[in-house]
This record gives sequence, C-alpha cells and structure tokens, in this order.
Amino acid sequence: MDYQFKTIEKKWQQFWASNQTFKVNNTSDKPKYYVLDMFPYPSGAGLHVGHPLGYIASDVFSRYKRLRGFNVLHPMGYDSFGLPAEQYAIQTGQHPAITTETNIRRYREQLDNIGFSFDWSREIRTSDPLYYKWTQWIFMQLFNSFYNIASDKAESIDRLIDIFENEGSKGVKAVGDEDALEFTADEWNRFSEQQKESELLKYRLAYLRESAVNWCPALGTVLANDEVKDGVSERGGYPVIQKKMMQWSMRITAYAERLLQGLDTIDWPEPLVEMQRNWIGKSVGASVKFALANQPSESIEVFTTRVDTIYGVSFLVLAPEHELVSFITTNEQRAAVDSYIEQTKKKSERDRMADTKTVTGVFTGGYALHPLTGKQVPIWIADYVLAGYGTGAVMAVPSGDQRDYLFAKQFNLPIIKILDIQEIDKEADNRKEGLYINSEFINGLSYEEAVSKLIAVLEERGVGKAKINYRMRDAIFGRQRYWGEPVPVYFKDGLPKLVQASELPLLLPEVDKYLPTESGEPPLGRATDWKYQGVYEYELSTMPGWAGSSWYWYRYMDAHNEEAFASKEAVNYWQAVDLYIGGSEHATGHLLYSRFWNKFLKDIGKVNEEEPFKKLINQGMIQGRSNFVYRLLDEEGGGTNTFVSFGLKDQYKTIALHVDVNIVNNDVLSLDKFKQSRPEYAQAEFILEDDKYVCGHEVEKMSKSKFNVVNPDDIIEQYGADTLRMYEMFLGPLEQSKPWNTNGIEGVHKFLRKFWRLFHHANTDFSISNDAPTKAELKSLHKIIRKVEDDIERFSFNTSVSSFMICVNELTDLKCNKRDILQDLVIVLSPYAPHICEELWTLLGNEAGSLSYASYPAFNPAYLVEDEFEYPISFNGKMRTKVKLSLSLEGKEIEEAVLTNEDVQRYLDGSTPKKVIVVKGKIVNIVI
RNA sequence: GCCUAGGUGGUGGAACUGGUAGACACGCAGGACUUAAAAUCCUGUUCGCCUUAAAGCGAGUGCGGGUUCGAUUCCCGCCCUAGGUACCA
Repeated sequence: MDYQFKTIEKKWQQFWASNQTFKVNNTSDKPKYYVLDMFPYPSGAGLHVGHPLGYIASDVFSRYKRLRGFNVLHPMGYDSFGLPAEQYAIQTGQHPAITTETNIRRYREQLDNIGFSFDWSREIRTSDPLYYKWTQWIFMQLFNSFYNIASDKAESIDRLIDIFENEGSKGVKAVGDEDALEFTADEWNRFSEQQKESELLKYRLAYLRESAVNWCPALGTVLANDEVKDGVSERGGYPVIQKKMMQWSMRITAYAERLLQGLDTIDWPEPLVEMQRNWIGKSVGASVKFALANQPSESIEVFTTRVDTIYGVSFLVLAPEHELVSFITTNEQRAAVDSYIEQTKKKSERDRMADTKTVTGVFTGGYALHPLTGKQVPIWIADYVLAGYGTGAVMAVPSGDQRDYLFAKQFNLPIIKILDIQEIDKEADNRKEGLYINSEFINGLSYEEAVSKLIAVLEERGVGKAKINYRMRDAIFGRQRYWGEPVPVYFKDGLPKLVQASELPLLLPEVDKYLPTESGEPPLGRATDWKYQGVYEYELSTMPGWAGSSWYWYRYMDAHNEEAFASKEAVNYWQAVDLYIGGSEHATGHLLYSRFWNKFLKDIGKVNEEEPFKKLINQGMIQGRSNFVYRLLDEEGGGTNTFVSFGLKDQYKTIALHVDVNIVNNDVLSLDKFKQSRPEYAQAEFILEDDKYVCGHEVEKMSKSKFNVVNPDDIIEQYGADTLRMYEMFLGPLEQSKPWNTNGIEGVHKFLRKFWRLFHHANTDFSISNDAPTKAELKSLHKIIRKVEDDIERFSFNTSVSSFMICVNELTDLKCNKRDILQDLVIVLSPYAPHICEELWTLLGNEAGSLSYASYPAFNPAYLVEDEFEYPISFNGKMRTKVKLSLSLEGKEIEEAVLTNEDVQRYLDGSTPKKVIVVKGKIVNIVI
C-alpha cells in the first residue's frame, strides 16, 4: 500500500481523541514534567503557520519526555480577550463573545489537524467567566495588598492600616507613591474615611493614578500605539494627541529588585534575560533637589547617575508635562512654552525618544538655585525628557553628556569643564577619570572619592541622597475597552471599593454598541441598569490583554476548580513550568508581568515557586510578508478615502496601511474585495498604475493586525500533518526568525514516503524480516538514536530532520527491513511524525496507542566503533591528503593512535615539520 | 534613538568549544524507467579561470580593519534586516 497520509492521520487523530490518550493525571508514579506553550489569541484570521512552529517543538519535546518515562502535562487554551474581536464588533455589531467562539472553534480544528498531544480536558479561555472570575480574584488580592520593604514581600493592606493606627507612617517602610503623606498615629486616627482611603490607595499594589494615553478626539477613544501611525489614527486617519487620564495601575516597580534577582536563577536564553534586565533598568545614583529661585519652598527633584558632575550643571531641563512647568514659566515666556507643550502633545513618546538629531526646547524664564553653589540655574523644557522616567527632570551637564552638550551649543548655554582631563572642544567627555576642577570641595578628588563625599554633604544639607532608580514604570492596568475582564470595583463617595468575593465573577454587561459613550466614557458606560447594588457606579474600564495571561499556567493544573484558581494539591504536584516555549516578542510584556504576578501569588502563600518558568526557549517568529496600500492625505495631514498605487505613491502625500494578504495576489490588490473588507472602504477610490493597484510589501511579524496570515490547513491538505510538522522543524533553528515559504517541503514529504517504503516491500505489501540486523544497520540506527537524543535535549530539531533523512537513505541503500531496526526507528521518529509512526507501530504488531508510552531505545556506543578511520590533514593550509589512522570514534584517546611525527614526515618527503598543531587530539595543521 | 538578535551558494540552511566552508534538502541541468504522465532512481550543481579529460589554480561566509599557524566562529568600526520600545497579543 502507498503512504495514505490523509487516511492515516484522520484515523489516529480520532483514536487519540476517543481514547483520551493524552489525558494526564495529577498523580503518578512517574516524575512530572510540565511543557507549556504560549497560548494563542484566537484571531479571526485563524491559526497561522507561525503558531505551530513553537507548538510542534513543544509537542516533539512532550512526546519525547513521555517516551523517557515522564508524566507530562502539555495543555492548550486561548487568550481570548482582546482588541481585534472588539474592533470586529464595532464594524459589524456582532458580540465579541460570538466572534471569539467561532474563532476558537476554527483554531481547535486547525490544531487538531496537526496532531498535537495536548490534554484537551484542561482547555482554558481567558474570556470564560469561570476563568476570569479568578483573574478578578487576583486583582482583588493585589488591591488588598501593599509591599512591605522590611519583609521584602507583599502583605495584607490590613497590616498597613494596623501600623498606621498604632505607629503612624513612620512605623512602616513600604513602597508607595511619591506624594504619600507623613503622619503620626493620632493624625491617622483623626483622618476621615475619605482621607484614609485615598492615602491607602498610594500603597495598594493595584491603585489609581493619572497617566498619559493616546487620545483620538474624533473617535472619542484611547488608541494603542499600534493603532496610531505617523500621528494619526490607523482607523479613519484622525489626529491623535497625548492626554492624561485617571487609570488603574499595577505597582510592579515594588518587585523591581526581585524581578532582577530572579533572572539569575532561571534557565532562559541570555538575550532575553538581558532584555528584561535592561527593561528593569536599575541605575545607582543620587536624587538632588534644586530649589526654585523665586519660591525656595518649592523644589525640582532630579535623578542623576553622575552626581560627581554636579558642579558642571549649567541648566535644568523639565519634561513639558512636568507639574511645575506652568508655575515656573514667566509671562514673557508663556506663549513660547505653551506652544511648545502643544507641539509635544502631538508626538508619541517613542517619536520623542527616537529623534536625537533635532535639538528642541524652550526657556521657561524661571531659575532654580544650585543646591551647593546657590547660583541661579535657568530652567528649560524639552521633549527628550520624559515625564514617566525618573522624576521627569534632569540636571544638564554639557561637559559630560552629549545630549546636554548639543542642547547647550544650540541655545548658547555655558559648558563648564569639571575634570582636568576632559576634552570638550567638539563633544561631551563622559569619562570618570582625572581629578575634579571648578568643583569647590571636591576639587582634586577622584571619581569614587567625589561621589561619596558629595552624597554625604547633600544628605547633611537635606538637598539630596543616594538613590536607586529603575527605568521600569508601573504598569497601566485599565483599558477603555469592552472586550476584557471587568475590574471588580465600584465607586462610593468617589472612592474605589471592591465587590464581595462571593459576587465574582463580575460579568461583562451587555451593551448596545461597542463604542465609547457620547460623554467619552468607555463602552461599559453604555450598559443599562449596571450598578453595584443598583446604586453605585462600577469601574467602567476593563483589564488589559495581559491580565488573563499572567497566571494561566496555574489554571491548567486544575482547570475546573470552582473553589480556587487551582487546588493546593495540584499546585504542589506540578509546581512550576519546566519548559516554556514562545516568542521573544513577549520578553518585556507577558514574561515580565507573569513573573510579577507569580511572585505576588507566592507572597500571599498561594503558590510555591518564586519563578514560574524554569526553562524557556524562544521560538523564532515565522514572519509574514505584509502588503500595504497607500492612503492619500489631505493638506492637514488627515486621511482621505483615496488610495494610491505603490509605484505612484512618491508623487503624493500618503500614509501606508496594512492590507489583508488574502485579497492581494502577487502584490496586486483585488479592488472589489478591498471595498468589501471594511464599511469605511466601500466608497474607496483608487489611483491606479497600468490599470492595476499594486501594493507595497515588507517582511514583518505575522499577525492579525498586519493582515499577513498564512493558514497551515492548506499545507496539511496537500502534504499531511506529519510533513508539516517535520517541515516546520526542518525550516531552520527553532530560535531563528524566518519568513514563511514552502520551498523545500517536497523533500520532507519524499522522506516520509521513503520511510514508509522501508516497511513495504515492492511498494505494496507490508513486509519485514525477523533476521538479525547487520553491523551496518545497527550503526545507522544507533547513530540516529544518539543524534535525536542530543538534538532534542538542546532544541536543535532542524538537524534531527536532516539526520533522519540520512538514516533512511542509508537503510534504503542497505535494503534494510529488519524488525529490530525498524521498530526502534519508529519510536525515535514518533515525536516528529506521530501519525505515520502510530500506523507503522501497529502494523509491527504492537497494541494500538501504546507507542506514546513506549520506551526510547537505549543508545549503545559499541555499534559506532570503527576499525579503521580515514582522517584528513592539511599541510600549511594548502596541500591536503588523507592519512589512514587506527582509532575509534568512542573510547580510545588519539594519543594512543598510530599516527606519529614520523608518520607525518613520510607525507612531507622527509622534511621535518617546525610545528605540528594538535587540537582536541586531532592533527589539524603542520607548519613546514 | 535605545535594548535584543540575525546577515553563509539561485533558495532554506549545516559546520556543536577557533581546525577540510556549503552537510541535509529545495530548485535547476542532464540521464534511466514509461506509449505518456505521475512516482522512483542515477549524475552534476559556490563563483571564476584553466584543461579533450583527469587534475589544477584563484576568490569566497554583509562591508572595512585586527588577533591567530589557522577566523563563518574572537576583537574594533560600519551597513542592512527583524523583534521589543510600556493600550497588538
């Protein structure tokens, strides 16, 4: 019989499902192993060929671990809250829950087609009320907790209240807002409920704070950075400005040091660890207060890592959003300052950071007093200073900082040399060498001496202190959206209160439209009769996408528990994730938030592990090839409904927008399909070239928002799941990103057919021999046993596939059909190509389904020993020859080998080599 | 801009710790089998030069330098691409 992949794959997928082959118990004699994938967002575009890359790798690993005798937890679920379903709802009116359900069904079908060994009885969905009940529950614990610096962990807010009541604010060292008050116990006890609550909010791990957002006045909504392109909204092309808004935040900064320390304890790729380290951005320095010249009771606090350069300060720069800007600005400068602030509002934070070439800024007219010299220092504002980093103000030292240097040159501000070795004619000199000059009491000191002396003096005078600053900011937790977890909070007398735990889940209410209200409130403001106890306003924002994904791996341990997010027993059994596979694009988002929530859950005694993911592998992204259309802009820079073809776009002012690759063929856009794709495009007009609309293209992340998704079902239809699985592994190193292409899939498919033919005599009947294997056959088998073992342990799946091809070619050449060889080969290949292997396994006379728990064959090095081995050496890097050596691959040291200098000399016509270079026991070069 | 990674034939990639660069595939070219097609098998395939052939010579791992007997691998400086950059997930 021929290799009928369709029949075989359907058969075994049904068998696995109906026999629940991969259902796993929370008790077992075997050691446990938890393999987790980053669960997908069920996008309307369906599962794309990029998702399975990681899933196949984790499936190969899971199946391998089962063969190695582990009780493997390998679950799957859906991160099903998110923006795209909501945008679809806005366009069509269809409830996101329906869209999501449809998408999940499609994902499940697609996943099933690939033949994964997931335990589907543990499936989870973050948008399921039975799931988000526990996301809300965790939020409540965070709201009810503060971070106690003394015990270095989160503790109940009741304990903080206790301390305040008995000892006042001095009794506790806790992580809190900058503007937290100081008070005695008596003062606290005299506070009104209102005052107490608002003070406690400054310590809660989930708290309200004002923060900046992208506001689109025309759409009346907040936009993600992704939805803003070149200062206008991607949808509609309306202007976007920065606006401040009261929002829920998470005090992740309280965990900064633990998040940093924990990185040393986990087995993650070093680049990823480095990214998190840099994101946390610990810097050791000092904070210094500069009093205002005309109002010495007010001061501007700056953070600096180079307090030693303080005598080089020639001006201060504030972020345009800094709260004191308006107060400082003089009447003469007010117009200029206001107009600069207006300009800044139009820029996104990223644009502000990216632009280092143009130097802009405005003098406020105000002065501060240098804390040591008392001299007047002018105060400027500039958009390169960000309100969210440090204190939103910097002391500018042009001689030591290039950015300050350029600023000083541009605006003719003094540049003060502070170290004797500094060379500052052309640029700033940030060296910490030499001795200080122009610096009063630190003159003549070295860097280390200066820093400690300065800090001592600043502290003594109460104008500064040593400080550790983290670049990481608290995470904004509110979203002005519909399709997310409702925040289980209502407002009484303007203060946030939690709903009762017994009232969870707080269900997402129905709304008539998924848009903001006319008064600019989030979509939940549209819900009618949605009041706590019929009276109090609920919080109208919902949780961000990362809420549900920050703890989900615990839910898989005990997916149907109604009493807890997971039972104590389940958590104790599975502990942490042993292997987590997912993309590095989550490096500073999901992977940081998850660590944060995990540490919090540990602090409150709900889980055991400080770190949730012991080992992590980044699967590289399979990138997509995106297509673009070019929207014509009007004079004000607003979007029109006319689109310019790629070749003509440079003649107009346009903005590039992603267009679905599925309505583009060879970069030519289908105009009809484009008009149907969105209501706003129905009347679209086009400027064509050669009667065609040609799209631009780019290689980038495959994602629903970029409309460049390719479906794995098409590949499976043509070649089968086993081919897809092996091909994705064959494409290249797991960690490496690569654009999707199907060149080369034929080779993998041919391999599987060849493999099948090893068992099928004359391409028809199943026929194998019970004869004893030959030496050559055993060698071939044991090479692959060892190779696959090695490759899987170091996640080098692509080289495995090549080795399989070599192995099968060798066995084909040997006309091998020996049971002993083939049976072991089936086991070794089965993690990669499970369907064909299950089929052959049963044909070999084994019980159906038993392959998944067979034993991985033992490697025997004896089969690889060779009597004679031809070893090439090169002379002077030019002449090459081959020398016959007696040595073995395994065991014997080369020093014992027959080759000696005398032997080598024979190949050099008697000339004596000057040098023989031996590396790892091999002669690699001979210098004559 | 900043952080992280990558750049090797026509293509995907291999070379694991500095030691024969191009394994294994795809594609392409030629051939076998076939009435034909599919499937399968065989040969060749980094580029250039030279040769009837066998063989040989030179260059070559993004670019420019450096270290080394020896560099895809290590160091310095560039260029390009991708991911992240805090409301995509």
